[in-house]
Amino acid sequence: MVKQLDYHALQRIFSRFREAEAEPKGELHHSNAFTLVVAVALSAQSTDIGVNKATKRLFELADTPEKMLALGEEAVIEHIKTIGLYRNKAKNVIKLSRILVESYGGQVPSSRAALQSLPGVGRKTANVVLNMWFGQPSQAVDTHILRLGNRSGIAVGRDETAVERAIEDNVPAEYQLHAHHWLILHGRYICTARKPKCAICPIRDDCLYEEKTE
DNA sequence: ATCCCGAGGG
DNA sequence: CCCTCTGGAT
Repeated sequence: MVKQLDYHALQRIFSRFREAEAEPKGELHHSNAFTLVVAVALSAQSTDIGVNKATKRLFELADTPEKMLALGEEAVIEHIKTIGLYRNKAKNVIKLSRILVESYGGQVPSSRAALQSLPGVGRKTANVVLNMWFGQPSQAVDTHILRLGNRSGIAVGRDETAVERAIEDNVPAEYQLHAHHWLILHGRYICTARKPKCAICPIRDDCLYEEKTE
């Protein structure tokens, strides 16, 4: 089990992230709060590239909850059939759209509780929306961040919630807002699940991961 | 703990 | 072939 890195190490790591990319963005295509919620919900256990491919036409036809309802579940299924878990996701997109229309005036709510009450929206998705759309320094922990956090010592914890706390407790305040995207992009492209690219890793000096142990 | 579940990479 | 991908609901 890797130890949690201290404040000074995290200061060095995040200053390098910021140096390379001052305003890191997510890679899920969306045009408004509604399409962001749907895109993030669809991204569960799927790649951004695959989600973007599927939502391109879907969002041309329906970029509001009203239009999504009019489109209907069967049509949604046809558009997202190339994404894993598509049946559950299509059902959730329709149910979620209905709730937004009936209870929120067609708007996406800004509170965590309201977001998480939507079908298919759990803690991680709510955190992404709070961060990306409402500008809150919330930490959405996905598969990449869970892996990167525990390998490197940036944020150590047994599950997503523990890693989320570790980020909040240990990452310097000035980096909290963008931490999610810096971490996920680093996990996606450098600290990959299988053969992590340690040779070109910009934070190698502070990382606790030993390539030999995997 | 288990189910959902296709595409892409190695 | 097996593993992984911005998880959530039961």
